[in-house]
Amino acid sequence: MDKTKKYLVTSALPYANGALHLGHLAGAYLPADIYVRYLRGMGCDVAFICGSDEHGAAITIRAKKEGITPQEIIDKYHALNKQTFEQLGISFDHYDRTSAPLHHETAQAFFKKLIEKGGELEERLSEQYFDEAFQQFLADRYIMGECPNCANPEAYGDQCEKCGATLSPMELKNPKSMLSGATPVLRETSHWYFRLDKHGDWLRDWIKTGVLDGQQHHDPSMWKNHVIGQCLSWLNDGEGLQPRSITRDLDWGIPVPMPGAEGKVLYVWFDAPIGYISSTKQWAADNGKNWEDYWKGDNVELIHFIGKDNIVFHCIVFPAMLKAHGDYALPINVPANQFLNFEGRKFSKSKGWGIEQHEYLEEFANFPNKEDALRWALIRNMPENKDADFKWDEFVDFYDKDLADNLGNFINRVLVLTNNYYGGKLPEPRHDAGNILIDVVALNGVLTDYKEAIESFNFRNAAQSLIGISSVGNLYLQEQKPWFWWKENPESQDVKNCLFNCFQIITLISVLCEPFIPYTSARIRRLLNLDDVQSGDLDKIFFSLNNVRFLLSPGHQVGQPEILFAKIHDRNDKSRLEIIERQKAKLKIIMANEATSVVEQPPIIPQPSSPIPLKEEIQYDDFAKMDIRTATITAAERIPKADKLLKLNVDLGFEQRTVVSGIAEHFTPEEVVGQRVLLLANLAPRKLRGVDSQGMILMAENAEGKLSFVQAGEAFGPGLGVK
RNA sequence: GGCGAGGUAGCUCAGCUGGUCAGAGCGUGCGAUUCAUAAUCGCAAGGUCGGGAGUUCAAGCCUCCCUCUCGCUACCA
Repeated sequence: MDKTKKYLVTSALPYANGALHLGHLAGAYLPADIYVRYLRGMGCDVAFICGSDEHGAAITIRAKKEGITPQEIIDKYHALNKQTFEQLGISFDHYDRTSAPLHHETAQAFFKKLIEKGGELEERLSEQYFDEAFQQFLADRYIMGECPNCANPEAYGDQCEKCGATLSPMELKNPKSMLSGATPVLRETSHWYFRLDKHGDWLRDWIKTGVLDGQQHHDPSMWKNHVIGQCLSWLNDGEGLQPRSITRDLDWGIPVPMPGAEGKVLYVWFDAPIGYISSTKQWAADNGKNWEDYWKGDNVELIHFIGKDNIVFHCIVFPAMLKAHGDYALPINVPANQFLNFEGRKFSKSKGWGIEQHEYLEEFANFPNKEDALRWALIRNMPENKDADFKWDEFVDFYDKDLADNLGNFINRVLVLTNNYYGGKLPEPRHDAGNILIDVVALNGVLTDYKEAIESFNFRNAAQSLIGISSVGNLYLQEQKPWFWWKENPESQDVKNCLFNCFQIITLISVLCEPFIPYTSARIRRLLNLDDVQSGDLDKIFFSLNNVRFLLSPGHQVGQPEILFAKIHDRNDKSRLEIIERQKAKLKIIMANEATSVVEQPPIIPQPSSPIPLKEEIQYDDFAKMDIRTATITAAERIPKADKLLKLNVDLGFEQRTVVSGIAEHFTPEEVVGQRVLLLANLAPRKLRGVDSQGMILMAENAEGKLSFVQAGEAFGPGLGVK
C-alpha cells in the first residue's frame, strides 16, 4: 500500500448475455470491492473500474434464437448486472459497457496503433466457411455440426457444449450454417493475427521474477502460486505461444478500422479488456480526472481481479497487448480466485444448481441485512487459493456465530450497559488516558494481521481478524465484569473506564468492518451517532491508535441498543430460518428428481433436449459401400499416453484385426474382452497414437454420452455380414 | 499421457527462504458468568502433516516414486 500511487483496480467484465451467480461474485467482484474499500479507507487514490462485455457471436446467436436483437439482450443484462452489483454494495467508481462509442474508438485506436507500429499484427489468408445464401463468412459460432469428439450433432464451430471440447470449424462433421441451414463452402478470407509468439520470452521473465525492461516491476512473491504456476505452464509449453486471430467475420462488434475490412469486427477477446481502458476514460471525463494518470507511467498500480478461468488471458495475452502497444502500464498483480462450488457441485444454470446474485436478492428480500449476510458468507469461504464450497448451513453458521453472537452481541452488550448506567453518554475515563487506551492499543497485533491480510489479498484471514477484535471486546467485558462492580458501586471508575474503552473498540470495528460489510458499518456508525465511514478514515484510526488518541470522546451521546443481526436460529422467530430452509428444499427437489429419473426410466428412453436430427438422405449404394461385420473382441489393452484409447484385437472369424477405439473412459480392457460387436470392416486404416487401426467398432450413445456395444443375437458368430 | 494447483485435528483451513511447525476457527466435552440476540469467557480433545523411499545433525516445509481431488491440455475413423 503506497499512498503516492494511483491505483486502478478492475474486476472481470461480465459477459452481457446472462446473470452472474454467487461464484462470480466471490471470485472477482467481492474481493475487488474489499480491496478497493480498504484502499479508500487508507486514503489512497483509487479507481475501481468494470463494465459489461457486450460483443461476440454468443450474443448474436442467442438473439437470433430468441427472436430479439442483440441490443435488447445486452441492454437487459447490462442493466441487471449493474443494478445487482450496486445493491450488493460493489462500489465501482464506474461501470461502463463495451457497446459505448468511446470504447469503440478506443479499441479501434488500439488496433491501429499496433498496425502502425508494425511487427505486432499480421494479416493471414485462410479458408473459412462461407454461407452462399447469405453471402457472408461465418463466425465459428455460426457453424454447427457433429462433434468429432462426442458425436453431439449440435456442436458449435468453436466448442462442443456437451463434452466441452475446444474445436475449430474444420473439425465438425456435417457442418451447417446457422444462418441458412445450408452446408457452407470454404472460401479464402483474410484475418489479422496478434503476434503473441513474439512476447513469450519477456513474459516468462516478468512472471517469474517481476522484472520488466530491466527494472523491478512487481514482487512476484506477492502473486498467488496457482496464478504463476498456470502462466509458466503456458509459457513453457513445448509449442510456445502462438499468434492469435483478433478479427472475425461478424456484424456485431467493433468494425476493423482498415480499408477492405467490411464485415469484419475485432474478435471479442481483443476488444473486451480494452474496455478497462475506455471505462477508465469515461470515469475520468465524468469526474474531472486525467485517465492517463491511472494507465501510464511508473506510478500506476494496476490490479485485475478475476476468476481462474481468466488467468492466462490477464497474465499473458492482455499484458502482451499492452506491452505491444507500448503506452500502458502492466498489472502489478492479478489475484485470481479459484472456483466456488455450490453445495458440493458446480454451479449449473441448466440443472438449476446454484443461485444467481439477483435471485438471492429476490428470495432474501425479507432477510434483514441480506447484502452483508451474503458478503460475509462468501468472504469467510472465499476460494482464494483452492476451490471452495458454498453451503447454506455454513451461511447460517457464519452469520449466527460471527456476526450475531460475536460482533453484534458485543456491541449490543456495551450499548445496553451504557444506556442503563449513563443514559447513553460515554463516561469520563480516568485522566491518565495513556493507561486506559493500552487495552485498545493491545489490539495492535490483530490490527497488523488485518492490514497484512488485506494487502496480500487474504480476505478470509482479514475477516477472521476483524472478528478477533470483537472477541477481544467480549473477553475484555467478561474479565472486567462491569455489571458486577456497578452493583457494588454505581460510581465505580473502573466501570466507566471499561465501557469507555469498549466504545473505542466499537468505533474501531465500525471502520475496520466497512470493506467487508459496508451496510453494517453504516448501521454501527448510526448507533454511535457518527457519520458514515469516509475515505481516509481507516488511516486516521490507525494514526489515532498509534498516538494514543481517543476514537470516541467522553460525553459523546450514543443511540439506543438495536439488534444488528437477528439470529437465524431464533427460537421466537423462525422467519429467517425458513428462508434458508426453502433454499435447501429446492436443492433436495432437484436431487430427488435426478434420482427418480434414473430409477423410473431404467435403461432406455433417454430424452435428449432435442432429438438428434437425421443426417442427409443417402442412396442405397452409399450404404452398400459399408461392410459391417459381426466380430468378437479377443484382446484389449490401453494405449499408453492416451486416456480415451483402447487397442483391441478383433476376431472376424476369417481374420484378426487390430482396432483402436476411443472407449477407454467407458470400459476397462477386461470387461471388453469377449464382447461381441459390429465392426465397420472396410473403413480405410488409420494410424492413431502410432497404432494402425483397421476398422471401427459400432457403438450406440445415449443422452449422457454413455456408450453401449451393438451386437447380433447370441447364435450369430463372427464374420457375418450386416445389411 | 503432459502441465499446473492441492491432499495438515470430526469440518473449513494457516503454516514464509527446512531446526518451539504440529497451529487457528467451528463442532464436541467440562467448568465459569449473567450485561447481552439460549449470547459470552476459560480449559480439554493427542492429527504417524495422502503413502513409501531418500538428502540432512534436523523435513508438512528439499529430491524421487506411488496414490487421490480439481483445472488446463493431448489422443477420440
